[in-house]
Amino acid sequence: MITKLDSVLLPQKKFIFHYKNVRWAKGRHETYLCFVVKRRVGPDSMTFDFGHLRNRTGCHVEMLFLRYLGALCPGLWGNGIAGERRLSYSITWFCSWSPCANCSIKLAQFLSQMPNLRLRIFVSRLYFCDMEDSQEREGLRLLKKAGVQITIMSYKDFFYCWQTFVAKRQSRFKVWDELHQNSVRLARKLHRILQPCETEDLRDAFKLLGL
DNA sequence: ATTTTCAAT
Repeated sequence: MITKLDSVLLPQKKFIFHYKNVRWAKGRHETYLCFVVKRRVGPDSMTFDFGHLRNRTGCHVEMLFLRYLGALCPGLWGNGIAGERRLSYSITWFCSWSPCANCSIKLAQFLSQMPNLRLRIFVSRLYFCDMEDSQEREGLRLLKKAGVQITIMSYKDFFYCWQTFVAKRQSRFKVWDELHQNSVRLARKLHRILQPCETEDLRDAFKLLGL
């Protein structure tokens, strides 16, 4: 029974290695996405689903998540019985890397057609965001315009993930060197990236991209 | 001071 349960949970070492918010994340050639899906079924009732995904070759983990979305969120598209109203979902995910430019565009496009879906993204590290004019930076701004809340993971988020997604047995979450400093530094960086974001709206942004 | 990145071998 325990082994079966463990298979849906992340091994400790894997979680630590991939979610560590170190400055130079050498060898993190994989991306993990831990998710919580909440479905509002009535005024005060909810269902809850959680799990994690890893990218496959040729498929970034965000796109993989979209593939599973239909199974995770029945009724999201309102294609149930006729007249049935669309259900509302709220998704929070915790990703070891922030999305690449292409995934951000695809996500923003998708979400613009899904008003009944709220997405919050927490990321441990920023993916290719060093250059001032990087496409990844632009992508993050696009996501923000699409209503996605993007946040750098802090101690409480790592702790929550450890409690929720990791096969932790009895062991407590151990803070690594500079977790806090790195999180603060990345949060400042993300803040600067998202700053010049207020002016144009999503439709203009899509037009600019020829979509 | 400098280092990396949903690989490519």
